[in-house]
Amino acid sequence: MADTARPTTLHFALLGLLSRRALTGYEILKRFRRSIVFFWHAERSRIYAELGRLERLGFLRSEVTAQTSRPNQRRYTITSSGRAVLGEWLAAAVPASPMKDEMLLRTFFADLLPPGAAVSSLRRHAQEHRRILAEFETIKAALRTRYGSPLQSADGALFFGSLVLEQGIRFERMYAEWCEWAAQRSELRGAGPAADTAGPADIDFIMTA
Amino acid sequence: MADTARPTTLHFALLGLLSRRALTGYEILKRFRRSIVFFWHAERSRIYAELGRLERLGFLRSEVTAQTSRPNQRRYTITSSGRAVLGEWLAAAVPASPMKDEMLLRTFFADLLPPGAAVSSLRRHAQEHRRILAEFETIKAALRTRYGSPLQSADGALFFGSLVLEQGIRFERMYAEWCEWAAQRSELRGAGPAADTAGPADIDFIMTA
DNA sequence: TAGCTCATGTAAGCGGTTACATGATTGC
DNA sequence: GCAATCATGTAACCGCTTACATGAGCTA
Repeated sequence: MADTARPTTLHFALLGLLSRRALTGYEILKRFRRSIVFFWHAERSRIYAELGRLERLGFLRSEVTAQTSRPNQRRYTITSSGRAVLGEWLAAAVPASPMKDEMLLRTFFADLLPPGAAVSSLRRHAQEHRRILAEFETIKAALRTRYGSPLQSADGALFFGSLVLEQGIRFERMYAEWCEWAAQRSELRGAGPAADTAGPADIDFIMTA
Repeated sequence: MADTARPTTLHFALLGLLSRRALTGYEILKRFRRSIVFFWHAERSRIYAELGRLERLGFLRSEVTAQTSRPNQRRYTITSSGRAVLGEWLAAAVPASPMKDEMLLRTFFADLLPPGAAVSSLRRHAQEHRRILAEFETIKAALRTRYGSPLQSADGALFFGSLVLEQGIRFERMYAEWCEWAAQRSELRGAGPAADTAGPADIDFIMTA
């Protein structure tokens, strides 16, 4: 029998949005893509599927509005047991999420590339992170214009949303700066005396104490 | 027919390790856990499974050494077509990896908790990131002691490994500082005039321009 | 006329986690 | 005696991506 399992993290993202107001799948999708997707990625098909599952689990109820010229609308409402599991999850301790960063993996093995290639790859990546950083800064400014100082706001969604946005800004800034720094170091290294062609020393690089 | 598919990112992690020297599954596992796992997480069972697949794809060869008191050892060697795909992957452009950070999701919905709970959750998390930061700093010091200044090293694995380690250090420092900052802000907010009990304003928080 | 918005779903296939399975040797 | 190390695999299940399926109304 499916749907007796514990809820997943995506479930809490959906329950969280629905704890603020009843929404259709499509509305959830739009809100998700404008905020949550930046720190918890999920695809459309998964969101629709999990909304269905949450209803079967009793954490959501839905009602359908018939429409003629487009598919019927299904609007979801959180149930009291939905609020309960959401509250439990929020109160629990979080372990740090496991990392998956392909750029770092490439950099780790960049010695297999010609020296210049690592430099330009790092510079390209720096630019991408500066682009995202600029986007986030624009949003921050827009929020300030629209709502005043978010950190003084009585609205919890605005306050905590701004905290998370600030993390995004710090992350992108850190990442872009690291890329630039790493590119410079790689450049200096390439420009130095011709690389020791003594072959790889096979140092077993470790990152644990 | 399986195993005609394009290689995955984990494949390149394994091919990368094997490009330096032939290794058994168990040796790969150990090296993986001491370095790569910090930026590309994978489980043991997956590593064994993908080694088998890489051999069926023709990117690895293996030979078995019979042993009596323990399971036979299988040692993998990278093939020339393995080196070829690894090189192609290294040279290609990387999109930024999609984010999955549960702590940020919780913080985003922290308005559903009593005010003090968000603060202590952020403080706990700050501590965990400071702990990891300290670990990384220890490794950095150990590498310096053992091999001298890694950024002047002729060994590519040591040089680029150190670049990646530095990213880890900057990431953990940034994260810990953000947690502290966010905790302080939340504390100040909680200590202010009694929260507006006007109910949620339902601001549709956005992070796109 | 081309593309965006509205609006929901399903299916196939693979990636990833967790648990099952086995068992001798070495060091505290 | 107990735990860690060595050493490999398999199986069940579920999450996640990608593609399939449909189609009207609006606006540049």
